[in-house]
Amino acid sequence: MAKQDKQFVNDIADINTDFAQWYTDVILKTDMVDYGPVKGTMVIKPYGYAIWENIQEYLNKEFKKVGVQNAYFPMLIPESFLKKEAEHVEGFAPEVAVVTYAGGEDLSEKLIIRPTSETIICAMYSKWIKSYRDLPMVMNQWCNVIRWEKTTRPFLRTSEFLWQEGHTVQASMPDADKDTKQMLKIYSDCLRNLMAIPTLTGRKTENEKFAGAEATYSMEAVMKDGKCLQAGTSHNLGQNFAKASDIKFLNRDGVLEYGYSTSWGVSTRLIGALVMVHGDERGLRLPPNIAPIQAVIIPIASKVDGVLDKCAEVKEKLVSNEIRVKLDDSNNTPGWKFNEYEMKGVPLRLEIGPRDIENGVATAVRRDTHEKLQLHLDNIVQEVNNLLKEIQANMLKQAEENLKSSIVEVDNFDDLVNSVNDHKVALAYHCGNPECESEIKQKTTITPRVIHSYDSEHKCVYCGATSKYRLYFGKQY
RNA sequence: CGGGGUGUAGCGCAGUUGGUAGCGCACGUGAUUUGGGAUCAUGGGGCCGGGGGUUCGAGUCCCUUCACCCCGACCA
Repeated sequence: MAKQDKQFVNDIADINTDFAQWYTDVILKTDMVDYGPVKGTMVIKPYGYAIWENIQEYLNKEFKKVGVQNAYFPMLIPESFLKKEAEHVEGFAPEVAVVTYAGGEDLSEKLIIRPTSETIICAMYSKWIKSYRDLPMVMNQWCNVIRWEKTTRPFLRTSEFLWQEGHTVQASMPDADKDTKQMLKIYSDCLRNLMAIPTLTGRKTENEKFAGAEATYSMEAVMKDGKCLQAGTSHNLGQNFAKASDIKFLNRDGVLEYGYSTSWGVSTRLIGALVMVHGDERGLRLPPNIAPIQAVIIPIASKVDGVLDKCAEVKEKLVSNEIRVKLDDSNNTPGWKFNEYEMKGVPLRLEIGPRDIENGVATAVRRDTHEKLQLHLDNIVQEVNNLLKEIQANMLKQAEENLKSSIVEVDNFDDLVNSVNDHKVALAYHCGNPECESEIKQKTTITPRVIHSYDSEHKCVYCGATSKYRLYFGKQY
């Protein structure tokens, strides 16, 4: 195809026919990420990292509102710590990386590189907690963890990833349960308000819960190809880890009691969700609240007197009003820039050329609707702000409609299989029997996502026994 | 870990019966351009993934190894 014929970017795969390749193309070509030299590792480049920073900023603010304090625990954990909680070891042993040699010598005790930090944090908590007055203990850390996954994809599943892990200890099970649910709510609000991603939230089944937890709650986001992504989890660990790590406190009655702990986390996987929930055939689409660049200014005929000055002036106005804006005064043609920033998902484009200046306007184009409109230069800050708000709201609305239309209620197994194979999420009754659940998974690769509601009035969609709950089923990332 | 695929310039690729490496894009410099991926001129860039073999000679043939991608089983 001759170059002139190319109206839009054509070097990313078609989103409808090859979603997986589309994802890889988009994240690489928008400069969010690159592959690291070690298997399964990624370099998060500035454009991707800025998204992570915006997530951190939002969550830190929300965490602090509910009394969460940030701290940092070591990356190396004595091997014996991991072994304290039986289910926990079993769950993580296959994927830990272990340091056996350091300082020129074999180590007397192997050190595992944290796949998660319950064991070391609980060990420290047990040292710090003596009395009910020390509770609740509420800390969070932003850190990296390593899990030696067999198949890796940037952001979605990497050997090393960034996350936050919060760990609390409470004096009672109800308080621990409250923590668990509160954090899940903060997460799902974060996705909704910041990232314009609606989620399905609820409890995980016994089979799917975290290794060593009493109960795991999850938020699931549904991607454009209909697959589900576990976007964040919150675990009620009960007294399991307290017993394993000897976290005991004297209660008001002077009786020694084990604490009740929780843990909760979201990771850089969220960036993958952002890409796969909002992206389209031209590349990324970023909701304004999380976009590293909210508006890009593109000068037209920049050599013409006054054009660049006007662009700089507009940029200055927007920047001083907390709008994240970039002025691209590079030598590339305007057409090249239009495509580039559409691919990068910048929500709003402002074109400023001699004609605009003459009319006292900037030509604006929305990334979400491709709608073209004129903004008055003398009121540019407010008009841009209004547009960004509209775009944010519209993208959430679109994502909600996608989610809604991807959920199908089914009452028999054939419909369950067919609808999930048709890229839907199926809502069905299930008996709650772990073996029944495993059988479904084995036969069909369909997995339970989260529990929608409890119900004993119906029959299990697979085995026909009395139902325990209503469950979302889907394909998972 | 099973099945499939790919490794040649930063990226995308070509490379004939085996004869000593090329194209496009990108990049540097200069100029003209600029409202949907500009044009001309000129320049730089290579351990042909690694190791071993066959051969006078290997990007090409053989063996081996590593990495990555896609599809499944395990996970944030």
